[in-house]
Amino acid sequence: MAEMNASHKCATCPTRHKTEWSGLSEAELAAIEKVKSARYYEPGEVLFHQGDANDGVYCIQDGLVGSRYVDAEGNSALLQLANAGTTIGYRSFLTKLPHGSSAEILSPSFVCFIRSSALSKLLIANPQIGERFLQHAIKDMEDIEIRLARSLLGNLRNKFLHVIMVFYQQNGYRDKNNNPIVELPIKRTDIAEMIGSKPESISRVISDIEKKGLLKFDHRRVHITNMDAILYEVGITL
Amino acid sequence: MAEMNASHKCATCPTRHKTEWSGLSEAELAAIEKVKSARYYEPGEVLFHQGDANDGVYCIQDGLVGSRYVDAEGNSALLQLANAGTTIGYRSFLTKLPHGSSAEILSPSFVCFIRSSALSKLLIANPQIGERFLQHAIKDMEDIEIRLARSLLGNLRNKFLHVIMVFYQQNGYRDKNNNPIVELPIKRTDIAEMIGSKPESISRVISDIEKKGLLKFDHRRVHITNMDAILYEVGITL
DNA sequence: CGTCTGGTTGATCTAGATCAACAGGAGTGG
DNA sequence: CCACTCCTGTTGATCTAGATCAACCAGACG
Repeated sequence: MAEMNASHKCATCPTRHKTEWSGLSEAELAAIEKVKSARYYEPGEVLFHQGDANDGVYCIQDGLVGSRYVDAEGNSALLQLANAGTTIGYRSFLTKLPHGSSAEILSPSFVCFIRSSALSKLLIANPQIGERFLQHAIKDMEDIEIRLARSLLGNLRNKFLHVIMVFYQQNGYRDKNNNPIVELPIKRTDIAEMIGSKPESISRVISDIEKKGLLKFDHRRVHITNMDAILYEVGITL
Repeated sequence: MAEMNASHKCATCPTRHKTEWSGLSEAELAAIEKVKSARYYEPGEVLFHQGDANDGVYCIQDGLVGSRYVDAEGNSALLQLANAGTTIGYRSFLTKLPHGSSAEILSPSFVCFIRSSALSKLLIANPQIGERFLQHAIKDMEDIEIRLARSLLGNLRNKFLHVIMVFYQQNGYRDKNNNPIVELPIKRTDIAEMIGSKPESISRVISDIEKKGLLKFDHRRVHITNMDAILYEVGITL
């Protein structure tokens, strides 16, 4: 999908309304347009590395980017996923500290980049952009707090089901018979890394869940066969 | 300590410089003074409950407050600790959503309260308060992201050592012989809840760590006997 | 075709949970 | 002052979810 997108002007960006840059004037957009660069990325490419100094923020027009943290022993975890309309790297832009995790392209993506120096000027001229960042930060935090709570309390199965449901909320749809379906945007290994587990364990949990009739897996396509049971198990709170 | 503090005016608040309210003018402080209320709390008291609507923000002048999340099965986790100078409850103030976790007093605390309606007015009049909240949110997020990464990757021992070191950074001191010491501000059960574990396991990990000569425990007083080994094990990254 | 990457399955091992008993204070009340 | 209870923490015995190691399989792709 990313590669077929012809226009990459902010003014016509299909996902701009979801970004921090929504609601800016024509002139302001033009200003951003002038300082931004943009290009297409392949899966596996890296926008910035853990420990790098911040050089600006990246706005994902289309695709999927994960922030990956690697510890001293080389174990890695996927801390966050960012999809179309999301700006990443704003955290270390604001703190002036090095990136705490790297940003890695997970599916083919088209990403715009705004250099720090330019962004600083924009922020001074447009205080409401700062407010957008605050809203964004709060949303991210909510997100990550849920993940923390679940990772502290839940078992593998529960955490896995939660991830599936999050994907369903974002990308889910219904087939002709009105049955709910999700296409998983990432491979199992990466799902494992989102919940602190290993691919083998994911496999086992999947076959268990299929046996219980909650989900039906066809490669990356997941049929949700017992929504109620899943929602009950995942819990509605937080 | 909390109970001996005589003055509870913002203007003379000993921890104001650490709060979002630092750098306000005399007049602005006076405005806050007029709308705030404040009182002393005993451990176990609750500032707000998970699921409650937001009614304002709480600024901790002295003491320790934990945000506790309880899931459907009744398992609880301590997601965050907030000490003197920290304002809590700002998240759901900004989102207008119910509190995602409850705020529970962990040590005797003196806490000020600013009602939402009043705070909204303050925010409009003083945009820089919003900016403080952004800074605060970013810091909180950094914090919670580290916890998430560790909870996804680390073993119990590593996570435990990490919380000890965090406490040391906040409250640690040196005795007459220049040996580093921390007083743990919370009981073991609560430490367990911070890292998704159980008190028994904490006990075992403690005796193991003592055996290895890294730390020496005397009730809540912890002597750090091998700082280098601990720092190495905890890792410096992120 | 081989080779690679992603995924599954089986056998085994282990960190940490669970269950249960007990120990040391700190209050409280006689 | 002792007896009692409550609360926090420790220790021991056992159990289990999930990690680890290893083999294998199916597509994709040059």
